[in-house]
Amino acid sequence: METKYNIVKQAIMSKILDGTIRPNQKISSETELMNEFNVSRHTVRLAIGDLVTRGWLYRTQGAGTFCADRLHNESNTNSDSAKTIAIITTYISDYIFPSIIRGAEAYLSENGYHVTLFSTNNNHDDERKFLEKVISRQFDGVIVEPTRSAFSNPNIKYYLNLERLKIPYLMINAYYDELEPISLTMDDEKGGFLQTEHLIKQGHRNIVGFFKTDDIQGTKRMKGYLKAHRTYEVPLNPNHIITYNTAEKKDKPTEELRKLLAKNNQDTPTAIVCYNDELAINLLDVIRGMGLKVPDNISIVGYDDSFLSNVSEVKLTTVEHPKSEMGKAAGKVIIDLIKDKNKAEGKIESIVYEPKLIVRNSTKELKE
Amino acid sequence: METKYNIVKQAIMSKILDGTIRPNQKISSETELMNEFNVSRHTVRLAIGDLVTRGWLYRTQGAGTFCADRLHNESNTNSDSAKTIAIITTYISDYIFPSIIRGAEAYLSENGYHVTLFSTNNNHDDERKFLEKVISRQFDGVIVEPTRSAFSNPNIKYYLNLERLKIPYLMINAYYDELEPISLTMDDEKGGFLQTEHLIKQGHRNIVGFFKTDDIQGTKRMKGYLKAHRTYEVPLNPNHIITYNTAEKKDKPTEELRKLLAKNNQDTPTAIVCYNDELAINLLDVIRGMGLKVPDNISIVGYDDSFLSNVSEVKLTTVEHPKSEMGKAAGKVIIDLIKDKNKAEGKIESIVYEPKLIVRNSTKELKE
DNA sequence: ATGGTCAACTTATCCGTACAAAAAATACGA
DNA sequence: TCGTATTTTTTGTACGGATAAGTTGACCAT
Repeated sequence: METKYNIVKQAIMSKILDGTIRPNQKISSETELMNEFNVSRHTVRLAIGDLVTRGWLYRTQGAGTFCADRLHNESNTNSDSAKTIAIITTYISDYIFPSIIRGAEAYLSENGYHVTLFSTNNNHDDERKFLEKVISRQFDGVIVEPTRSAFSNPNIKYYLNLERLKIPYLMINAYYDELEPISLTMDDEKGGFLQTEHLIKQGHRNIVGFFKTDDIQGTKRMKGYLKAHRTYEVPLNPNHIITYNTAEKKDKPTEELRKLLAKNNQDTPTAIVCYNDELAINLLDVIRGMGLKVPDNISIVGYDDSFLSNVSEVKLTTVEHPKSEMGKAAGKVIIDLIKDKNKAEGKIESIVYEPKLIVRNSTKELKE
Repeated sequence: METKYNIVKQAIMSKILDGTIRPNQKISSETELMNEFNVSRHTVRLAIGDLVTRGWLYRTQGAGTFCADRLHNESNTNSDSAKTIAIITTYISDYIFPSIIRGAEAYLSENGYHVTLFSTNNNHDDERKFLEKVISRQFDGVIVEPTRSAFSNPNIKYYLNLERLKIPYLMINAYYDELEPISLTMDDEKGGFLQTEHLIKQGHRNIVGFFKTDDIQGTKRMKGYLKAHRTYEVPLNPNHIITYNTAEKKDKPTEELRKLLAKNNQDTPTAIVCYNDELAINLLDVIRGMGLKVPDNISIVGYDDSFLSNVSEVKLTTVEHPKSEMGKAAGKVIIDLIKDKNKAEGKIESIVYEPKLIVRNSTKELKE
């Protein structure tokens, strides 16, 4: 329902929830809002009136309209209601996320917490929507898997407001650089390094790398890929770095690989470093379709050690990802943060998981 | 304060309080009130709007304004508090469940509901624990994927209690026979029939069936498998029905298949009907390991049309499962149930999805 | 009977205007 | 500098008009 008064209402709500308007601070006058949103005063009053009855604002004739202070006093002491943790993730159903969620759910459930799920579909607007819910519904803690972490995040204010309101949160898989939050991540750069190093040590010199670059993981893995080339003094062909984003992930990498394998010149790669197993499986299909064999004609390395790595006739060489252990750890850390909320904060620190290469049979020594 | 809208408000309140207007009875329309009190429509709406937010009246566009039934509803006045749906599932992370959850989460989220997840790990004790939480925490609705649905359920009482407390619930994928709840399921018997029929029509006569029999789906699919044999008058080898339960799923089916393929007598099957794609992929590995080819040496049919069916070099012939559409439908039905809670229950009925065979290249005409 | 169409009615949203009442900001005089 | 009066700003009440959108029931054709 995109009614005008709803737009105004949402805009005001956002400012309350992201902390732009603090409790007891005056909001814009009705006239100012009229001009700002180009609506009539009646519409502004509808919006404000609704927020007043819901308890977000209060009005004083002659003085103005003010932000209510519902976050501090009120009924926060409902010790009866279960503690609830929000998990905000990009894609609930995709790939390794279910495993991470499972690990977190299992641990939190055992410890008397509930888990409420939100899926952003890699969309900053949805992320904002959910952060607003988390703040206004008083969740006890939030586990966030960042949305498009390689880009600057328009919702930073909301995270800062979480801190102001002492709602603990942590990030998994990646984190927004501006925030330096408590986070559970892999050393993705080293992961990318291990993938590439393995191939170099097997004699490969033409290694194409595919990286999804709208999240931090992809850019770090790419960094590791570059570093491996430098370390072993393997010259790098600029055409052998393929980057793509989430929207392109279905078609671009497969098309690019088709081109690379088709042109059949010196550039033709003998090995592929993949952003993750999912991509590796997709590329595997392309390779099959062109009548080539893995690992005989070409080697391929995945990432994450997901179920996908064992599912095909070719068992993928890949990099281990903690998955459900990471979920479990996230549950543990968030509970620690909640318990320590009022006490001395300290000790609780980010965890960086060391990547480990798992060698299977999608890679093979290159014979001249 | 003798403002005009206050006069109108008081007049309406009086009628409510002295019983002139009974619950759910329509009050005068805005136009009538305008004339009656000689005020503008705006003033009438102010008065009514106030009474609506206080919970004395409710409005329905097109129909009119009605007296609320405060005695029955009560706590519902808290319009700001989030509605929350609990999803109780066996395994959050496994296989097609993430897709179902995703569909439900997306729909419910769009409609302003939260989704809280519980995973029973196919354990009745955990199911009970979560049902207790759901009842005591006053969730607004529950979506249940039954745990060990083929067996009698020790938690029936809890479900009956849900009904008594008017907490809507529905079941997906399967249901406990004793309850006859609203449910969203596939016609699994027909699904099993389609799998088997397809192979029979391709000339196969030695078809081994693998069925997980601790849930209803497995037993129904097996029923369909048997029915297909009877319908097409194909004699059935009793050794060609392999049943297993969740605990055995890792090892028993693969071992049994190894035995069947090893003994190399007349019994050797030429085709396999699988409980689901996950099993099919596991069996595929066994077949590969024994140096056989799919579909040249042996045909195999999966079930669910999951991502697994497209992931290997052999693209599985399988049976379509609605997955995320089922999740979405579950969200829709549970919301309908919540909204209809106080009104006339009817209309809302279980959905049975028709299975459809998807033919890929894991099955092949049998040549003599 | 059954189902579909349409008109009448009702609430929902939105605009404009005007004046009243309260508070805050400013001007002014002692 | 301080207290008071005045002006300005801001919310509160109230009127008018217009179009949109949902509900209902009567009517009509099948």
